[in-house]
Amino acid sequence: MGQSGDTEGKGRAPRRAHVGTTIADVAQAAGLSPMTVSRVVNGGQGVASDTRARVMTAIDALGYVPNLAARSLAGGRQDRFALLYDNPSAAWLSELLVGCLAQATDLNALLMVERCEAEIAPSDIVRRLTCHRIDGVILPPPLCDDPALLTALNDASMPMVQVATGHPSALASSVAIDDEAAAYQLTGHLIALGHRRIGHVSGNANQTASPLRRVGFERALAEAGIALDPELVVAGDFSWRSGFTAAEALLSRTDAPTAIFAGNDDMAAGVIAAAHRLGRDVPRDLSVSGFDDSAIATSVWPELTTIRQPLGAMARRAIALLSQARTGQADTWKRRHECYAFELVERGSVGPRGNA
Amino acid sequence: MGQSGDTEGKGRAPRRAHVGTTIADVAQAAGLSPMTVSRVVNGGQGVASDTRARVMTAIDALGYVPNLAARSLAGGRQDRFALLYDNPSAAWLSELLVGCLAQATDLNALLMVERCEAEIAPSDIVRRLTCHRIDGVILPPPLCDDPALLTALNDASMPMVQVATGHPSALASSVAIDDEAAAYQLTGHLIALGHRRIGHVSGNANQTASPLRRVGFERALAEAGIALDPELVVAGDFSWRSGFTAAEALLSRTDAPTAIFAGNDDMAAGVIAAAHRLGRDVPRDLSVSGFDDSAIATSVWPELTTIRQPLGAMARRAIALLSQARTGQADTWKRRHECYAFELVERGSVGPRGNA
DNA sequence: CTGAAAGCGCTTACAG
DNA sequence: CTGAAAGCGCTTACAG
Repeated sequence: MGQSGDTEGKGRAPRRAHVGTTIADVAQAAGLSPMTVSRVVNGGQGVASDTRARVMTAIDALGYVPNLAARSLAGGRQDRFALLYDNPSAAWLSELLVGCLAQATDLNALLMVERCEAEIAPSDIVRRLTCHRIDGVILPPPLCDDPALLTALNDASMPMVQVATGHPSALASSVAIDDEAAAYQLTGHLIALGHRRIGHVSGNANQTASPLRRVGFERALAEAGIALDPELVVAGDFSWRSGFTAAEALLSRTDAPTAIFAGNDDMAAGVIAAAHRLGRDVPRDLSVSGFDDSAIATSVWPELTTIRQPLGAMARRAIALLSQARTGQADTWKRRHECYAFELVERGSVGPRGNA
Repeated sequence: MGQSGDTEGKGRAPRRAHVGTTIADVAQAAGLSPMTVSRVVNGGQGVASDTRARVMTAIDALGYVPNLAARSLAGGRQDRFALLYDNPSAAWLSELLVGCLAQATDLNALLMVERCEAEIAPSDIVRRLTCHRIDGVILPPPLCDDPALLTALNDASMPMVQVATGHPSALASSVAIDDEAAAYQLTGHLIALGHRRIGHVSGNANQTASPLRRVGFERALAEAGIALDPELVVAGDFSWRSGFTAAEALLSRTDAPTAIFAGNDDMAAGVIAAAHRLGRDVPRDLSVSGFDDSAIATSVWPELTTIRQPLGAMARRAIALLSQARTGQADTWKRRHECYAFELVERGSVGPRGNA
């Protein structure tokens, strides 16, 4: 054997052509060890500032970007989260999706999105998640309000975050707004504009936010000394159609309401459509308010006065909470329940009561 | 040094507790090498059938699931794709997103979703993608129809797939339907129902599908011997509002159309809303058709007669094409242009012409 | 504050 | 048809 390592023995082809800059390249360029580069890249605690500067210069010069697969493998973790959904409003879902995806990308986590119809047994859902090695689950309505599902998931030690639930569970973390307070404020707004006969189209009973919004509505009425007419509260299911149907019934009454608070924007759009069909002007003859500030709120005419909830931020936070849960002990992850600020957004669909 | 390897020298703590079953566990359980297990897991070509069976048994018994990070690292690739979007209909976007995400998950690829407003310079977009080591891009309208963006991306050797474009580019692959033919068939359907004065609300001019749909509309008219009244063609922009406004104008004419073909479902919903507001019954006084069969088509009342395009399948295919592009040589990936079948979906918004 | 060594769990490139 | 070896690009657990 000579001294030259290049020619020693029966060499085999190198694994593959080198593509992309690695941490070793940066280390060499900076005259440091890969370990030090790794430290700088991962926060840089306990690194001399001039060392850090040298590393940063090399990173910029070489255009280094860490290989996430290697990082996951070496770090011993790659989170895989699942977003389960069942037939929410498309606009609502896309906002949720984009937010979750953005955070998942930042955290180098995989996000799997699965439709979960109500007919599927919780045990089957758990099985599927386990199969895919899912480390945590995002649960939007109505799934977040399904006790059987929550229990099954908890029994499988699956961290979960309820998004926009009206009833935070002890088994999960949650991000939500105060639906009751928001509905209260919105209804108060209608009352302040002179409305006394106010209708409400409630949401689907399978979501806990629905009764909360109705309760906020009723509390505002009660505090203003307005007797609740139960005939003016109609059960909807969050669909455009149910808002349309409910409004047709409400507006056909001799003592029709001068304002209608719909439990979400889709139903509010349906209410406006029904009003127009019956020849009523919005907001002159009828004020209509929605809830959520989803895309449809600014699509229809007149645009909807509604409650804005920061869904994108809530979605990002939900993924972050899941990631934190993974960091702690299984079985003992810390549940957190976070409440976000909502905002009353005034647009054209609500106006002062006419002289009736 | 004794024979027992367990006690030799100054041991250091094992890297970390072993979590999850690895390929080595399966190999041991099956009495085979990891290599063989790997072969079975990855398609199983050239493995004796009883060997394969032994491996499968061990996999099932142990509940083995491959570590994707390790696979990516060893395999030398982890694809990172980006879905760029700019303000499409929320329903349309969520269907696209779910499809892309499902395929990305199956392929162990990362999907990054980024909003790209029209004001952003193509060079900045390219820079951002490069920064994130993106290997391919999904381009829905209107981005897929922006020549400057396509050129900039191509100059950066970025594989791209246009989704639902009306003008497949030589620089990209594409998945689409034949918009002209679909519009032609839809218009023919209206004509067959007795309509002669048919209006059209065209889509945003920044999307190539818009003029194609109008051309299909015009061809159907011409072939039926109906003279085109240019006054009956109004420019919209795919928004609900533009459909609403256009229909208000169209229906206020003394020679108002008996049917309106809107360039997408959002605009069709706006057209129906305007019709109702003006006291017209749909479809008795006015037939309305949409295009896309997005969620809004079955939300509004009456439900929309429209053209269904298989967006979920197209989205999955788009990701698959990107993945294939990565397999080939950079700079020479094979562009493919695939056309999907559409379907005319008949619902309640279209009916025979009344006796006018 | 910095670094040499081991190892994460897989696949590629061989050899037999 | 099957397997031993090397290596993917990082991070952890140490040592100094």
